[in-house]
Amino acid sequence: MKPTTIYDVAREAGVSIASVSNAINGKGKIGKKKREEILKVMERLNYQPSVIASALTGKKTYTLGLLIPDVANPFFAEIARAVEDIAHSAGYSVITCSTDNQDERVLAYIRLLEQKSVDGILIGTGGGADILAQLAEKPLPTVTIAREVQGLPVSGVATDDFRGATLAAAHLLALGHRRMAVLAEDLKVSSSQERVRGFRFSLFEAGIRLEDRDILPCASSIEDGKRATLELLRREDRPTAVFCSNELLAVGALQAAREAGISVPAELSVVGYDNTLLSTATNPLLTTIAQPIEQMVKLAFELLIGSGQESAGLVPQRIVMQPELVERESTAMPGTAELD
Amino acid sequence: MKPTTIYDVAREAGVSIASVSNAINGKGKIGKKKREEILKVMERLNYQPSVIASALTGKKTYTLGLLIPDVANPFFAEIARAVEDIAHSAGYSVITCSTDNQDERVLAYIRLLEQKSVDGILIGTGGGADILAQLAEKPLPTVTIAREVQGLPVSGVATDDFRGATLAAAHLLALGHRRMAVLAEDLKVSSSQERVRGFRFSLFEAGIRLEDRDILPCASSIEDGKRATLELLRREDRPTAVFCSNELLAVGALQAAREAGISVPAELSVVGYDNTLLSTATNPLLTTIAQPIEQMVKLAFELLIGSGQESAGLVPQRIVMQPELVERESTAMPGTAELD
DNA sequence: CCAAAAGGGTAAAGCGCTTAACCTAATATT
DNA sequence: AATATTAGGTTAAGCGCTTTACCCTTTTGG
Repeated sequence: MKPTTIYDVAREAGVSIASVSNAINGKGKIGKKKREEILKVMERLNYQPSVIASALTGKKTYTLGLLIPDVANPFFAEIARAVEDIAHSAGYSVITCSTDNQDERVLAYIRLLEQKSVDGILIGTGGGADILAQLAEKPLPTVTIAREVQGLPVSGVATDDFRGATLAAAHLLALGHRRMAVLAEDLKVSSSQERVRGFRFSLFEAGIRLEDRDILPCASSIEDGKRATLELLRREDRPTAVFCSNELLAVGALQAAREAGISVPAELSVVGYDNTLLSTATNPLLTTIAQPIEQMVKLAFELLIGSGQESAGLVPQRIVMQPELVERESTAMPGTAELD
Repeated sequence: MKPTTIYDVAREAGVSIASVSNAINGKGKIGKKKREEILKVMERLNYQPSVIASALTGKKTYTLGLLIPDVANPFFAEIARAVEDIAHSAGYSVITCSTDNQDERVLAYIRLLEQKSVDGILIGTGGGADILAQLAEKPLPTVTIAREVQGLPVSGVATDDFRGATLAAAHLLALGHRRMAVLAEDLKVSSSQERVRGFRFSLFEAGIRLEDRDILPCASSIEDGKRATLELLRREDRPTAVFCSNELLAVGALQAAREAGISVPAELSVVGYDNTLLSTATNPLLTTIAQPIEQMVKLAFELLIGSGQESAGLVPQRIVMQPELVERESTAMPGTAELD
C-alpha cells in the first residue's frame, strides 16, 4: 500500500531509475522518445516524485518560511495570501509563522525552518532584532518585507513609511488640523517608528510640535486603539485628529469616538494605515495610507528566489515603494458640521 | 560551509551515528551518561537535525496542509492562526493553501501536499468535492474542519450550521420580522447550504415561506454582498431583515443600506455569520452567529494527529459543536425609530 | 574506411538519518 | 561456577532521489 516510487516506474518502463529521473527533470541524457514513454508510465502509475527525497539529494525543498506578527491581522493576512499565490505559481509552498513579535517565538520558528531546510525566509515580523540578526550568518536566503531589521544586512522591500506618515500629516494639515495625536503600535518595529517620525517631522515643518504625550504606544488590537483614543478624548484640549499606525488601531479609534459620542469626521478625524479590508468595513469609511502589497510581495519573492543564484553574496538590495493616501470619509476639516 | 550533520556530532563525541540518533530521540539503547555527553556536543556544534533526512527514513515530516478558501478572509485567517498555534505547540508546521474554492487549485495543492509528504491535511475549503473524495483512497490522514465534504468518509469537526441559521431566524422572528432574505455564499459549500436550509426551515415553522428569489447566491466578498443587498432594497416589498451566510456579505449589506439611505437596524436588520473581527469594526456593530474556532481547531487537530495511531481505519468521527448568537446592534424590531 | 566525437543510457555513490540485527561486557540466576 | 539476561553500543542496510563517471552505439569528417 506504499506510494509509487521511482523504482516502480523504472521497472515498469524497463529503464534505469536514472533515466526516469532525467525524464522527470528534463535534463541529463534522455532521448525524446524514451522520455515520452517514461512520462506515460508515470502517468499510468500515478507517480508523484517525493520532494523529500529529492531535497535530500541537495536540491531545494521548494518551501519558504514567512515570518509575520499574526495572520489574523488583516494586513498580514493579505500579505500571506499574496506570498502564497506568487510562491505557489513558482512551485513553492509557504509555511506561515505568526510570531506575535515575541522573541522566543521568532527563535523557535527560525530553528524550525532551518530544520525543515526551507529555501528561504521572508521576514515581515517585528521583534527579535538581535535574533534575526543572526540570520545573516546562516546560509539561509532571507529577505525582509514591509519592514527593516536593524543589523540584518539582507535585501528587502518596504514602502516608505516616513513618507506615508508625511502624506497623512499633509492631508490633515491641509484640512486645518492643529491638535493631533498618533496611535503607535509596537515601537520596536521599524515601520512603526518611521511612521511616527514622519508624522512628527511634517508637523514640525508646519510649525506644530508633537509632544510625547501625544504619541500613544499601543498593542496591535482594536481594543487597544479604543482604549488609547478614549484616553485622548478625555483630555481638555483633545486633538481634532488622530493618525493611527495601523488599521486595527484606527477601528478602535472610531469605536472610541462613537462611544464617547464624538462624531467622526465632524469632531474628530482619523486616518489609518494599510488600507486593508477593514478600512472599507467601517462607517465612516476610513481614510488611510495604502501600501502596494502585491508588488511588494512580488519583488520580495524575486529577491529571495533570485538571491540563491548569481547574486549570492552580492550587496543587499533595498527596494522602497511609495505609499498612497486613500481619502475616504473619516477625515474632514476640524469642527465641520456633519453633512448628512 | 555546510551545516553540521549527525556525522560531525558522532565524530566529535567519539560515538557512532546510531548513538547520536538514539540520544536525540531518546529511544533505542543509550546510557544516560553518554546521552548527556552527546547532547552537550550537539549544543556546542549547534547541530540541528535535518527533518528532511529523518522524514525520508519513513518518519513523519511534521508538516500539515491546511486547505481553506482564502487566508485573506478574516474567518479563515482566524482559523489559520488557531491551526498554526496548536500545530506549532505540537511540533508541527503548516502549509496554508488558499484555494478560492476552485477545483484546479484544490487539485494542485493536494498534489503538492502529497509530494511533500505532509503528515495530514485539514480541509476547510469548499469546491472540489469529487476531487477531495479521492483523498479517502490515499493513505493521507484527512480531517475536515468547519464543513463536510460529500462522499468523503473522514473525521471532522464542524459547528451545526443548520442550528446557527435557526438561531438567527429565531432572533429575527422574535423581533417581529416577516419579510426576510438571505445572502448565501457559494452554495457548493455544505456549510452554506446548511445555513440556508436552517433559516428556511425556521421560517417555515413560523409559517413564513422563503421564496427562491429571497435567497441570493453571492461570491464571498464585501462587494458582492453590497450588490445583492442593493438589489434587494430596490424591491417594492423589500425585506426588513437579511441573514448573511458570512461576515463579508454582512458588511456589504451594511454598506448597501447606507448607500441607499436605509438605516440599520431601524429599517433593515442584518445578521452575519462567523463573528470575526469584522463584526466588531462596523457601525452599527454586527449581530452575528459565532463559531467556537479555537475549540474546533483543537479537536480537528487531535483527530488528525490521533488518527495516524490506533484509530487508523476506525470509523470516521464527526464532531459537531454548537454555534451561538451574539446580539449586537445591527438587529432590531422592524420599523423601529432610530434610537440616537 | 577508420578514428573521433556525439548521443543515449546505466551503474553506483551518496544525501542525513533511523532501525533491525548483531556484538560485547557486565550483572543476575540457579 | 556456568549460563542466561540485560544494558549499552555498533554495523550496515536502506528511505527515494540526483548525479557523476563510465560504457556502448551511431554519426560524422577526413
